Parts: sequence; C-alpha cells; structure tokens
Amino acid sequence: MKTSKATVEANREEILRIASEGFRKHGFDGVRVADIMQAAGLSHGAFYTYFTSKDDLTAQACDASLKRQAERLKAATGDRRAALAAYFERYLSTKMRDVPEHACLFPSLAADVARQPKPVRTVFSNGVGDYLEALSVLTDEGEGRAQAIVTLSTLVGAMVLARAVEDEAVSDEIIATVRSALHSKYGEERN
Amino acid sequence: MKTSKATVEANREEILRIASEGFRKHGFDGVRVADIMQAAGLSHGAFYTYFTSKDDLTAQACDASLKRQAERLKAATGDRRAALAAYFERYLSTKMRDVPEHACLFPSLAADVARQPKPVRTVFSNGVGDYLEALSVLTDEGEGRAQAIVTLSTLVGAMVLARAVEDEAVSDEIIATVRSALHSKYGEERN
DNA sequence: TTGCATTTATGACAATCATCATGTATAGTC
DNA sequence: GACTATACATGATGATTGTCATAAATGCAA
Repeated sequence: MKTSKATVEANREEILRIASEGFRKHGFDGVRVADIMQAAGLSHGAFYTYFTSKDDLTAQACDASLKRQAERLKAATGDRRAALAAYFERYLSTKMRDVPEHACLFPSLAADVARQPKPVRTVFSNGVGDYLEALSVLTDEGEGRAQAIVTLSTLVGAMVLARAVEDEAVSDEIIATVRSALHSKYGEERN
Repeated sequence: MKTSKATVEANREEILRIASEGFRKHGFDGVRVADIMQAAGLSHGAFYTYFTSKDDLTAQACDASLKRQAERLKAATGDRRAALAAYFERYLSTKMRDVPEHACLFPSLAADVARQPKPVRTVFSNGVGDYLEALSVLTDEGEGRAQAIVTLSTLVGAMVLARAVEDEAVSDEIIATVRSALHSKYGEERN
C-alpha cells in the first residue's frame, strides 16, 4: 500500500498533534507508540516510516507545539497591558488546569525534559528562549526580560502546583491568588 | 534468613531515602525496584516484605520527604526576613538545580504526581498544604498565605525552567533573576 | 534451648512496549 | 502503461520490569 503525498503530510501532522496532546496529558512515558498510531487510524508498525524512533517523535512534537505557543504569544494584538491581562486569565484558568492536553507544555513536561535525550532538551530549550522573548515584549521595555522570566516562572509554578493538589478548593485558590497577584502587579505599575 | 528489628527499620528507611532521591533525579518511572534494592544492598525480591507495591513505596517515600521538607522550613530560626533571604539563596542555587536528588520535591515531581494513583496524589497534596502553611509564617502575617502561594509558585516554576534549559548561561540567568526579584520583593517591603 | 514467625535470596512469570523484518499494494514518474 | 519507490499491515522479537512462589536461614519469644 501507499498513500498520496498530501495524505502522508496530513498523517504526519495528525501524529504530531496526537502525540503532543498525549504527552501533555500522560507524560512522555505515559503514551505508547501503538496508542498514537491507533488514534491516527494507522497501524502500529507504520510509525517507523514517519519517525526513526519515539525519541524522534518526542523532539518533533515538542518542537511543533512550542513554536505554535510562541507564535500565538507574539500575535498578541492591541494594548500590551490588556493583552497581558487576557493572557493571565487564560493561562491560569481552571480549564487550562483541567485540560492539560490543550495547555502550555511547560507545566506538563518541563520537569521531564531534563531526563530526556539531548535532541528533546535542545528543542525544549529553544522553546523556552523563544517564549521568553515573546513575553518580554509584553512585559516592559526596560526590564522586559527580567520581568518575563519572573512572570513565566510564576505562571508555570502555579500551574504545576495547582495540578498536583487534590483538594479542588486549594487548587482553585492557588490559581486565583496568583492570577490576582499578576494582575495587580502589571495593572498598577503605571497608573 | 532474617534480620533484627533494628536492621529491618534501618533497611526500610534506607529504601525510602534511596527511592526518594532516585525519584527526584530520574522521575517515578525512571527508577526500578531492582535498582533501589540493589543500592540498599538487598535482593530484588525482598522488596515486597517492605512494601506492597511500587506505588506504595512511591507514596511513602514522598510522604517522608515532604514531611522533612516542611519541618525544615518550620525550623527556621531568628529574624523572618533573614530566614526568607537564606531560604531563597538556597532554593535558587545552581547546586539545587544541578543536584535535584537533594532538592525540593516539587520541581522534580509535582508535574508527574497528577498522573500517579490516588494515594500518591493525596500524600503530595498534603505536602503542598503543609509547606504553604510553613512558608506563610515567614512571608507576612496579614497576607501571609497569598504571599506564600505566589512565592512558592515562582520558586518552583523558576527551578523547573532552569532545569529544562540546556544553555547554562540562560539557566543561570533564570535562577539569578528570580532570586534577585524575590530578594527585593521581601527586602524592601518594610524598610 | 526449641519452635515459630518472618526476612531474605533465587529464580521465574507475565505483561508491557519499542523496534524491526517481511510481504504487498499503490502513488508518482518516465 | 510499466517500473520503482514507499506507505502500510501483520506479526514477531527482545528488552525491560513489576510481581510473586518457593525455600532457606535466623531473630525472637516461650
């Protein structure tokens, strides 16, 4: 059997998407090659015509998703302060907490990345760099980068902790508290 | 064979210690029961006289380490501001970044915890609660808890990102920037 | 000192999972 | 219209690894 080039490309992107969502939801080790291929409607063995290994897939899936993340942040429109506020609202929402497969990669995967092979680490490292650059534009011209670093750290840590806590009231408290703190930090800075 | 009660208890604590360090360094999935037992100087099969399963060990190892973490924080002596400053210095050091097996559990394991069975999640959840409580005492009487939540989020996120970044200069920048921001936040609050 | 309970070592089992070999059918090309 | 490269399905393989059955050995209580 063989399929058209268009189908092959579509399959490839579908595999990447399914893998990226699976990794965010279940971790790198929590997703099996067979599952991904089944979800993509292909056979287990066909995987190796698309990727040389699971690590290869891991790197490529992270790369694609991280690039998309950074692009979306760069595409922020209008007033920077308003864009930042909307970004905080979205990032620290219960929806993003409860549906990690559609959320930022950092809280789900960054800790695991340190234990992945070098290609994955390199891809992820570049992703953090791009993301910080995009966020720096929104935070402040002067200390933009420093502010971006602190703010991203806070966002990522809050989401990590909120997901680790079982008691929903406490989890809600964490994201609400941090959201509020970030809003007042950036909202009252230049009034 | 059999061993004295004292030896059994010593073995048990040794297994917990080795497991906790292994988990922090390699993740829950990155440590094998056989490795832990070998490091403890015991045979593979002897594991199941100490724990009913690997998940059981995971929960108990986290519990013990989290309790120790919170205790250490509660034992802070003298001036609260000085204690906080020392705490930041220690938490956000390159040593803690590079030797996760001796560092805080949250940056290493919190993201993975959400995917672990319920007993582990419960233990971890309580650990976060205790830790926040201990940290609240140091931050501020009035808004202590809110401050503690924001501060812990920032610490955890910074460490997660610093470990995920390959470029050592950028990784150093992350922890130095966040450290400095936290110092000035708590240092200049009441001067 | 004797007998029981329990820790331990050895070895095996069974499930999981990434990877690959083989045969086949088809898309793209000349 | 035929040839070739390749995408695919099937199935196997080998490594990994959590778990357990069995037997041996020893601490502890009576």
